[in-house]
Amino acid sequence: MDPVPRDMAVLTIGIVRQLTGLSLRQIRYYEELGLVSPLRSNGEQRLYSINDVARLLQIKDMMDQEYPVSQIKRVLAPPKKPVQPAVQPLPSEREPDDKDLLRGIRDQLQTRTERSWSTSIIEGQLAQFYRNKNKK
DNA sequence: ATTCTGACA
DNA sequence: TGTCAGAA
Repeated sequence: MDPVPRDMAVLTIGIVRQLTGLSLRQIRYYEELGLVSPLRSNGEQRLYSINDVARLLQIKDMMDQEYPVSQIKRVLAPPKKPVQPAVQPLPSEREPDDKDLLRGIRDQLQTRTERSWSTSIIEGQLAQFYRNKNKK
């Protein structure tokens, strides 16, 4: 299966929390600061893309180093809006395979971030995410 | 069960 | 920033 597009909003704040290690409070706060601009589903539910997660990880590093928000904004490219709602019936046949999705997102995040973090955590949480997503 | 906003013993 | 409330 093709990797999930980096700009496709498919992750809930809960998944992002576990992927980044940031608290829900921090993730929402950074949005208030204009550091990230997740898409909204149903008008209020935040949906993040892989790009957003990578961006959050960079913000996390800088925040931990007590960088002033003004400088973080200056360094990072202006927030890019995620695209396409999570639910999209692609023209073709099958349901994406969890293994592939996990591998794809993990790989994309790794190439996007130089920091070290356990991929096991990611796989576990993403597996949970897609399990509920495709749950019956 | 999850997420959202607003608020502060 | 954590955390709790009240609603969706």
